[in-house]
Amino acid sequence: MQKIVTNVSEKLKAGEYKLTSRREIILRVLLENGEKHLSAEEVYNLVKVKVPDIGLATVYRTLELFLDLDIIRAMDFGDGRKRYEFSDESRHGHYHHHLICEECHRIIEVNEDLLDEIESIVTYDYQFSIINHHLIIFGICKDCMAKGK
Amino acid sequence: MQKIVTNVSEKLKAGEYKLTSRREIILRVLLENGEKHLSAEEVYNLVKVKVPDIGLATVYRTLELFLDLDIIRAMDFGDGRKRYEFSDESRHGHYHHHLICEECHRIIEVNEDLLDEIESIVTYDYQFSIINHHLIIFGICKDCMAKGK
DNA sequence: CTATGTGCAAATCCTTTGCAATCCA
DNA sequence: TGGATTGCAAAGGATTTGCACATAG
Repeated sequence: MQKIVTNVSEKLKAGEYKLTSRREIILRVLLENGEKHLSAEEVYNLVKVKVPDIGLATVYRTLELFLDLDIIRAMDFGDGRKRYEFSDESRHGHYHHHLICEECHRIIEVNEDLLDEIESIVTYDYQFSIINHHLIIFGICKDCMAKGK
Repeated sequence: MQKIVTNVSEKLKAGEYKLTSRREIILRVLLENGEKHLSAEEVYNLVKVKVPDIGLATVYRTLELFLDLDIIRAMDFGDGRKRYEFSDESRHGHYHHHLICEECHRIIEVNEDLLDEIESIVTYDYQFSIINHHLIIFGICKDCMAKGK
């Protein structure tokens, strides 16, 4: 984890940004909550435990900054707010996908890519230069199925 | 198109809802703008041309109703608002995907599914019962590439 | 020391809701 | 007729912004 903090610190410096105490704590909270896909408000609440005088606006501004620097990725899983995750490609290979349980609202990560076929159609037939993609699969998870939902 | 209106009318009646003039006009606006992925406000502006005294709240309520009845689908393409499209499965087979050009913000539809491999992994390995999915691919479209973006 | 970052409150944007009037089955 | 639907305005929730003060490099 320290390695990631150092790495982010370098990305910030490269962009003429400062690594402030608030930014470092927000970063650590994101790291400590790896697969939780926190919303801005959830990040804020977690950070506030460590730094009670932080402002929500700082959290939004920092998340925006991290997005610009490709440190994190954001997406809307259908609940009307952005949720953030580390865009550490080394973690799972190039991409991973998300399953959303419509019963318990859990977000499950799928550590596979498997979009080669569609990507090559998009690239060659549509002449579209792919930067990124979001695949969200909605349904009912194993546990909720077991409960007969 | 008349056929679709009749079909929606039946879905409404089946749910004890009325086919009011406002609902019919909203439906027609959605149909006439098939692949445009209108936002609620865009629907509102188009409907207002035909029915100047319509309220924005009615548009939101009608879109919500159409969502419940699976007449339309909604998704956030990354611009912080919901955009709607017909969920007419007969139009393109089971599913289609969306390409978003980060330069001109155009939404291009891809009329292929091609997610069988990942769907079977999700279904069998993750024991997840799939209801729906959203695949959004971000990148630069053919035209913007040609302009050297 | 100086530009950048921050907290706070106000503002903004999208969406929802309460209520009285209106409309369709 | 009577419950569903609607317009309007106000409320709500998420996010952004203006500004004076604080802080990193």
